[in-house]
Amino acid sequence: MARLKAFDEERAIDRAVDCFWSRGYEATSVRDLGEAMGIGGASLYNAFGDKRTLFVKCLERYANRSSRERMARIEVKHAPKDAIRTFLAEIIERSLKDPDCKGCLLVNSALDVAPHDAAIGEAVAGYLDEIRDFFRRNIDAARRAGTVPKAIDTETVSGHLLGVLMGIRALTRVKPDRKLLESVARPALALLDLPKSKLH
Amino acid sequence: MARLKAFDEERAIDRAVDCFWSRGYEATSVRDLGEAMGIGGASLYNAFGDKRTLFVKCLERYANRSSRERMARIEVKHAPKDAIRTFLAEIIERSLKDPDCKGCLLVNSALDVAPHDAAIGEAVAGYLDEIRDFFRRNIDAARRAGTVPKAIDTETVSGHLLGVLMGIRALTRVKPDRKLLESVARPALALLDLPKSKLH
DNA sequence: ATGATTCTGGAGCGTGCGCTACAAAATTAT
DNA sequence: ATAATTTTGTAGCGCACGCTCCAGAATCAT
Repeated sequence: MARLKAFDEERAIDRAVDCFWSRGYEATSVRDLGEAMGIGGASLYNAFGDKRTLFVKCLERYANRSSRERMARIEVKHAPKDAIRTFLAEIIERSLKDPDCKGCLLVNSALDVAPHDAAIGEAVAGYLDEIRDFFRRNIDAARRAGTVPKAIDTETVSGHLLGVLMGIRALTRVKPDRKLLESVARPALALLDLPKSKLH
Repeated sequence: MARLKAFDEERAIDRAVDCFWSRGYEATSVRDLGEAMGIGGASLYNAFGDKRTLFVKCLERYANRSSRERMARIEVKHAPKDAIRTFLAEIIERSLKDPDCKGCLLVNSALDVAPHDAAIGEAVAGYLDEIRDFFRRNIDAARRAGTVPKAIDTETVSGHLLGVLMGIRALTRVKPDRKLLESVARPALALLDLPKSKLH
């Protein structure tokens, strides 16, 4: 019927994710995107709509390939309590490994673009809720398994862990120091080991 | 000798702070700044240099008027341990009170501009270090006063508190919910109450 | 081969950007 | 008053932005 696309849409989106991830939404130009994706402006608009629409697709792609993938992969391999440990440990490793200190696209977007765009804000909030649900699930499962103190309050600790995660991701961008990032995470994880606590 | 300035430099800087705070560095135009500051472009460049230079001055102004002011004010009114509690509580109140959910200019800058500008990155890192030092000072003083467990490791807990603070500020921008923000802070503060801990 | 349809590169639209040039206005020393 | 100096508003520089138009290239059904 018609001419075929000369590029792989998924690969192109991945390149776009890299752009938005390292430069932020505003600072990334459509020309930057085209160059990184290896396509011209016309093809970009034809295939993905305008810049904002492409960004929304990039957020979803990032959530699938990075956030959800990590949670699913860890959740099948580790017992609940260990899943939480492993999750935070992996975040720290990835944060330190990245020479560009890009942090997390969702967290970056939460600060940059979400407050100025209601729809994107709700999308980002939704992705963060998924992460908190990951914490909730594993805390509850660990409680049932008896590997964390029964006294732990799932809502409080899952919220705390989400905040700690955001803090680690944020600090990574200005102070990518292992000791610092681990000191942020350690007390949060130790919370799961306390045999008795009066806190919750 | 010469004509006098027709505006108050400090007030003008405060308006510029508001601009960068609510819109971010990139999204704030020099024309936006001029309008908010009530001066023309020529006066702006004459008095404050270029946009980046003005931003650096805004960071310093914000640190003095917001971050350092808060720490000093709290530190003289509260005992060490209570100072930490009050600090986090005030951050949460201010975060929720702001209808624009601007969060903290330093944290916002840490994610937006710091990674792309080494000098600004170091400045922001320095301001964050001051906050961690506030935590350090008060933890140590509380330890000497015996109001927190001696077993507490100052480096670990001060880093944790800084991370929690950043997490609260970041979450504020997408999910300004009191229960959530308080759940982030509560376990961190409870850490100071544990009579005995095996964590540190 | 032809026609229908879609993709592609390049040129370029209008707009807003950071920043500057310049002359008029305002101030003080003389 | 005059001269010297600084601030101010305006106008506009060159440039990059997001986005669109369009002619031609590529593909498939017939």
